[in-house]
Amino acid sequence: MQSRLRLPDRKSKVTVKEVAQRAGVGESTVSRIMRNKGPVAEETRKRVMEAVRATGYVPNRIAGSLASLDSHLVGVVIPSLSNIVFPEVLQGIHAALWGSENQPVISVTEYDIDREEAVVRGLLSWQPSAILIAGFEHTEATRRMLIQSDIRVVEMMDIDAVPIDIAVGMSHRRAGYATGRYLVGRGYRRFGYAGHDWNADRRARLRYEGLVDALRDAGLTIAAEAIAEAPSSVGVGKEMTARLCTHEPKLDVIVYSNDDMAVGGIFHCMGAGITLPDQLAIFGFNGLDIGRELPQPLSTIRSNRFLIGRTAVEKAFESAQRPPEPSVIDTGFEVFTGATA
Amino acid sequence: MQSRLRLPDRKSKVTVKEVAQRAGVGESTVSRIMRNKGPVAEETRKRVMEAVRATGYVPNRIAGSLASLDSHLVGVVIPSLSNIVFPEVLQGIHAALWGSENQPVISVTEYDIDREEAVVRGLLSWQPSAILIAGFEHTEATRRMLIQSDIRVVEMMDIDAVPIDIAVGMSHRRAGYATGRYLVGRGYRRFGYAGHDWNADRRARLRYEGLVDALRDAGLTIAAEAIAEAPSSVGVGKEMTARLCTHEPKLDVIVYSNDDMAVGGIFHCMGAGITLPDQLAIFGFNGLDIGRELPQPLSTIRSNRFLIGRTAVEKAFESAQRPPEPSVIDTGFEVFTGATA
DNA sequence: CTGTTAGCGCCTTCAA
DNA sequence: TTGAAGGCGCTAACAG
Repeated sequence: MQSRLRLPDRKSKVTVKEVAQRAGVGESTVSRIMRNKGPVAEETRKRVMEAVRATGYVPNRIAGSLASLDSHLVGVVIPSLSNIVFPEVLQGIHAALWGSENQPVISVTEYDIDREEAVVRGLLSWQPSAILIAGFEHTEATRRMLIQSDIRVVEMMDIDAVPIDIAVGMSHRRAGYATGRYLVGRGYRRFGYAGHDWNADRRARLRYEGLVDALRDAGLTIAAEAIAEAPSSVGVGKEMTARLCTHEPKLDVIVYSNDDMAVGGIFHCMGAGITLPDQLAIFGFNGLDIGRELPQPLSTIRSNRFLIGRTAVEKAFESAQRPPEPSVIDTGFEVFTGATA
Repeated sequence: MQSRLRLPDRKSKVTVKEVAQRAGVGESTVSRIMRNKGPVAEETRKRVMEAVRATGYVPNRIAGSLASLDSHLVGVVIPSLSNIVFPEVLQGIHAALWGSENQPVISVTEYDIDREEAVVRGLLSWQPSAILIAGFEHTEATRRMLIQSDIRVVEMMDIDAVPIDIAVGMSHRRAGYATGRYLVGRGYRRFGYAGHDWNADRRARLRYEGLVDALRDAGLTIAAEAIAEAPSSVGVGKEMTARLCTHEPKLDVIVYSNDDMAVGGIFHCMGAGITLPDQLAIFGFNGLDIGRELPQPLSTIRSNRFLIGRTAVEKAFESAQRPPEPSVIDTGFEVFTGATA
């Protein structure tokens, strides 16, 4: 009776050894078969697969990853799951990863870069093959870890900065500028801006700056703004709109930090009997489904979240080695002319 | 020169051994310190932490998990990320897991039980401490794997069946029944139903059945129904509503398979100049934010997705051992009286 | 309080 | 086409 008492209370796990014995082959043969790798006689394969089924063997990937020094894991870091755009990015990631050996491991930061640091440290300890992370705003420690890890790192959503390794996204500054140009072109002159918490959302601020630039180039300014300290939501959009509607002289257009906010604006107008776009025009950002289905479709800018996720994966796996220079992929955007502006 | 060429192309990884040598201590001391476990002299800790910082050491959890036979991983299986209710469940899971040693690993099935089987197999190979999975509809193989795994398994969302181990959710059948009772009580008599693909969404069907029961108990039936083959969305809700609006005699209320669909119904009515709830009443399911912010708040049933996620985690970690009998936790629901029914 | 010693379950190498 | 052997990096047990 040796130190055999170390087994966990779990039902004694089935291991390769057991399968190998049952099938009367060596362990490495079982291993090869489970991974469809290396030459195996059809005869042997059958015998082994039978043993696998009989025992209910499930390979232990923890042991496998350790032995092969390859986890086939992809770390994904996003700020939130409640903002629908991030689940959409995840869908792109899932789609691109589906069928490959790799599996995403998702972590959420709640827009907190200290939390992000903890989360990245946690992910790196799983030895992922790549990290896909939203945005450019990280703590110094996070940046260091990411750089030192020497795995591929994709910073998603945004391309208005120099990435650690790869950036995949769109220029929010240019989107803001395009918004301004479009609206000026449509004849709007008295601009309002309804926004949400910028500290957490650098990209919203970039769009705002782009907008201001476009207006300046047209000899205009933003006449009134209402910026909430809360994260964006339909409710907050309603509130900010109500506030801006008291402004004199009356605004003729309000630009929103995103579609959720803009939908709130539309709901406010519906309730207050303000007709769109004659009495007031409304412009959002993102191109969410909900905006398209409104009685009057929301005018907005379409970003391509799914494509960002998919492209991030593709670029991350293009090569295991980081090139000497960082690269930037622009997934673009387009102005969508709805009925509200 | 031996077989030292086996190092991966990665920058030579820092391991415990290296840290231990630099700090002039044994490996297990470093290990203890990294895990804040066991007694350690403050003096030693400092010296080791310095070496950790100097080397940029990140412990390898793959190796750690293998050695300790504990992955601290929780597998989460959900059908989709585009339906906002699942991200909400995830938030509850994240919240409950935050601060614990455990980390969720999320997989998405796209409402496909064969895909679910593959996904569950993949998750189990990571030796998770528990599996949290949405719904009761699994392949036989999935059920077998889950049962044999001998870890805690929580089936979420639904409680209208006998779970493998634990169920956390609400009775969709009773919610459907409550909907019927409520609407009959409000005086509605000519019922329409607008639904989405049932094959993928068993819970929607349960609600429908509950509704039919309630109507039968009141001597009523559903006069007209429009059921799409597509997944639920605002757009599909609009379409189905348009279809039902041609029905003669006119319906006085439409029950929707969920809030997304119902919001589509509201948008249709807005566009068609149908006043709510006089000409037509509308009732949803879920209690999403968007419904509350509409000019006229949507009448609906509030389910508690966040609570489901949180409770699932709590129950899963109550004990590592499965009790002989499965257990069921009801997170409840409530009728929300908005302005549309 | 700390170091030594065996593995954890699998994969890779290498020889057969 | 197959098997044996030696780690992968860390932790648990135990002795000091």
